[in-house]
Amino acid sequence: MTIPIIGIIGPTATGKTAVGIELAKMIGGEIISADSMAVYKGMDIGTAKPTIEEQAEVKFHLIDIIDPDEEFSAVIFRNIAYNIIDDLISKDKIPIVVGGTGLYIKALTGGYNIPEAKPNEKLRDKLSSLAKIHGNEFLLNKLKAIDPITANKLHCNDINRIIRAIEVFSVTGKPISYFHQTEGSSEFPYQIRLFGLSVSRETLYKRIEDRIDCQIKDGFIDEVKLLLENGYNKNIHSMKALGYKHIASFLSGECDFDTAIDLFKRDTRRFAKRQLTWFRGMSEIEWIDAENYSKNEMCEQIIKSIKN
RNA sequence: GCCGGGAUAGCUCAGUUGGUAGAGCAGUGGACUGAAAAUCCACGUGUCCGCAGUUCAAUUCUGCGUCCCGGCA
Repeated sequence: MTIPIIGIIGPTATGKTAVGIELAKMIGGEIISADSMAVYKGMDIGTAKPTIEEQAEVKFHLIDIIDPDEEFSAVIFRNIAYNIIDDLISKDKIPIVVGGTGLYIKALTGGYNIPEAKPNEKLRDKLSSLAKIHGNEFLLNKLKAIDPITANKLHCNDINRIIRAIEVFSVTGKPISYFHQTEGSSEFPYQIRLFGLSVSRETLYKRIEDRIDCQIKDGFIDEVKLLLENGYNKNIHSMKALGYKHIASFLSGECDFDTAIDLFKRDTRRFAKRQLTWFRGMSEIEWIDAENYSKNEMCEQIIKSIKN
């Protein structure tokens, strides 16, 4: 019997990493992190990365691969992940994808046909200043002229997507909707089974708050301080991550400590809610009760399920 | 104990010259195709403290009660 690739997903603070490690040890796997923030070096406590000890137990891929000011994207993630999966399978190891970044999971498995149009900063700056001068509707109308299908789906304030759609057209000469329509042409070549860790909303929010309190105790503030000292200011994308931006505004005196922590917790709750929205739309996910079962029991459930 | 002020959404409060009510925050739902822990959209929630009176009609006016916050003792 061939064991499929396993995915462990779910909102933040549900224990995905712990289950992933346990499962990897039980079935002889290695972990591929699908987490847009764990890729950055030096961002450890705030991203709840596996500890050094945990990384010694099981091999983790796609964490600590770039500096906080380097470019990264869903496509880069997918390309690297593909290579690692191929490599693991050739070595008879089971790839276990663990992470909460819905777009990355979907980019990997969902047959997205993402256009090969690299970001063009100059064009982006030009378009966004155009929007500032003439208004967002102006930009949306510009898109309507070249790609009415996409323009009709987007709200005029959804400026990032409007700009991206115009960018794709200007680079490839084809509307972005053309690529969306041909979705599925790059089908994921392996079988993957996705397991979602599920916890009641109340418990989820409690766990988020507890985890943040622990992160502060574990020295998260010093971690942010060090990043700032190393020149990674809060304008770069990675520093807009949850916690990092909040602690950075506390350190710069923009708000007091309690406010920073309250906003950190609130924004993390909102993030977890958005993750839930994303995963609800993925009907292939098999949900596991992560509130009443131990990580061992969950692993047994996963193993039992993939054998059927 | 006395004198004021209050009691309205989960929280902070506004309001109704009497016709059962609305902001902010919290919360909820959705979107997402090379920034995604980012970004964008949409939406509620009510014994208006209790009881009685006046009135066609009381959350609104009157009386009593309860609780809270000031001040004086």
